[in-house]
Amino acid sequence: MLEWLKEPEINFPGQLEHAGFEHGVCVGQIQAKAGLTQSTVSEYLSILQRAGFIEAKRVGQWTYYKRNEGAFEALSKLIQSNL
Amino acid sequence: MLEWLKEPEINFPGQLEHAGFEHGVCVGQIQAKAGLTQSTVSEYLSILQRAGFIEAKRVGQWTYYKRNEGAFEALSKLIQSNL
DNA sequence: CAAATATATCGACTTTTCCCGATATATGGA
DNA sequence: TCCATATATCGGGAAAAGTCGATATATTTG
Repeated sequence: MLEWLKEPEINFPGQLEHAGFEHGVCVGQIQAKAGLTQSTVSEYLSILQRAGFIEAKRVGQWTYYKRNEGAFEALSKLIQSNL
Repeated sequence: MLEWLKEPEINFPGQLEHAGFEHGVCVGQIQAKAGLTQSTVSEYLSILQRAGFIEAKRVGQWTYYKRNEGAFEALSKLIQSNL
C-alpha cells in the first residue's frame, strides 16, 4: 500500500471518476486493489497513520490517505544512525 | 542484539577472558546479556544470519557472530528508494 | 574414547498479529 | 427525516512469531 501511494495516478485510476489526488487516495480505492475486506484495510491504514507513515484527510464521506515522506526519510536515517 | 554488536567491547566485556572480538561475539555472551534461553538466542541469531544482518564464524566450540554493516546500508537505501 | 562445554535443532505451548463478519458512526441527498 | 454510501470499531477465529525444555551435534580435553 505504501508503495502504491507513491504513484496514485498510476495505481488508482478509478479515483479520477470522483476526485483528484490532492488529498491522497480514499479507503475504497485501496481496498479494491488490496483484495482485503473493508474493515481490514481501514484498520491497516489507521495503524500506518498512527505510526506516522501516512496522513488522513476527511473530505465529506471519504477519508483520503497520502504518504508522509518525512517519516520514510526519518526511518532511513534511523537505520543508518541507530541500528 | 544488533545494537549490542555495534560495540562488542562495551557490551560484552566478559568475552575478553577467553577471546578477542575479531570474529564477533559468541552465543553464550549474547545469551547472558539477553536473559533468554540458549535455544532461543541461538535460533534468533540464525534467523538474523539468514536475513543477512550478521555473519557467523565457527572457531572451535564457539560460534562468533558479528554485524554485516553492508546489510544495514542496503536496508536504509532500500527504504529510501523503494519504500 | 568418555566427559565437559558450546551451539543447534526439535516439538510444544504461549503470545501476538492478521483478517474477517457484524455493527457503529459519519456524511450527503431525496 | 430516512436511506444510501463510506469509513471506523469491535469481537473472535486462524495464522504466525516468540519462547521454552529436551535433545542432538560438534569440539576440546583428559
